[in-house]
Amino acid sequence: MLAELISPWFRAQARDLPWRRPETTPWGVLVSEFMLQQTPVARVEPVWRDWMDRWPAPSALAAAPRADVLRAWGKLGYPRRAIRLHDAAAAIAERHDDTVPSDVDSLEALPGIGSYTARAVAAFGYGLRAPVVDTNVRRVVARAVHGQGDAGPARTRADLADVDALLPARDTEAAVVSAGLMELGALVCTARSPRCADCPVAHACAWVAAGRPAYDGPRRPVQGFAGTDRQVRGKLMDVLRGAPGPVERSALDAVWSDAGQRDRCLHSLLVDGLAEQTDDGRFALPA
DNA sequence: TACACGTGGCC
DNA sequence: TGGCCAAGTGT
Repeated sequence: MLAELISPWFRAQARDLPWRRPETTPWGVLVSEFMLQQTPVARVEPVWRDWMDRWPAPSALAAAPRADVLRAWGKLGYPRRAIRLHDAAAAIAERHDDTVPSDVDSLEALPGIGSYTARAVAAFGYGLRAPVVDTNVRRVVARAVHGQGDAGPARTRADLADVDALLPARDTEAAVVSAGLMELGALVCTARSPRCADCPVAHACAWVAAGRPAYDGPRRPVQGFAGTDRQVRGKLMDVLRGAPGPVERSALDAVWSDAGQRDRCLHSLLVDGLAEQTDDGRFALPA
């Protein structure tokens, strides 16, 4: 029922995103999915175009120095994703003959690829039937199917089963519905102000039928940022990215006054492979 | 399971 | 203004 409503809506209303173009390879889809993890479409678009120009195949990215990869990642955030994408590219080049795998199990075995990204690559990169569960899909299902105002905590197995039950049998059509569920959550069935008047599913929506009751379940704890290690790491990485080569310790000391926290964060960047200390004691992005 | 992990825009 | 939110993953 939902699928028959979402499919034509998506074909008519889908945004013309570059990674949805027919000429986009599965590799391009994979790169887009890495970048889109927790990051809005508008900020991903220019970076994705740059990456695809520079590194059109996994082997091309794998051959690039880490520092180049981290600089190209820029300010997308969560730079460990860039490391994992770099490592995934190397694994694909070496173990999969430079071809992105199409099966979910092989994809999930790659660094940085979990349940969502594996299925997104199978569905959007290869047109296969794979239940894709992200925050948008969880919200759409919570409302349309369960009549809840919001999704609440993840129920991984049940979420997968819910979406699987919505997908048509045929691969191509199922992939369109998967994309449509996400698009509906992104454009219409949004978190704060759902536009039910424009929703192709409204007349079949359990939440609308129930009078759009407010969500009463547990709220997701809000992630603080100011003053956290995350903020400090970000500032340190910004210095390393912006410098053409190694920087003195003093340049890093300048970004945060709390020396203990600063040192802890710098050390964690070294451990994560996001930074290196040179022989002369300075710091830089990894070679 | 809960928490760490960047960044910036929006209402 | 500032909390909330954005195509998650790894531990």
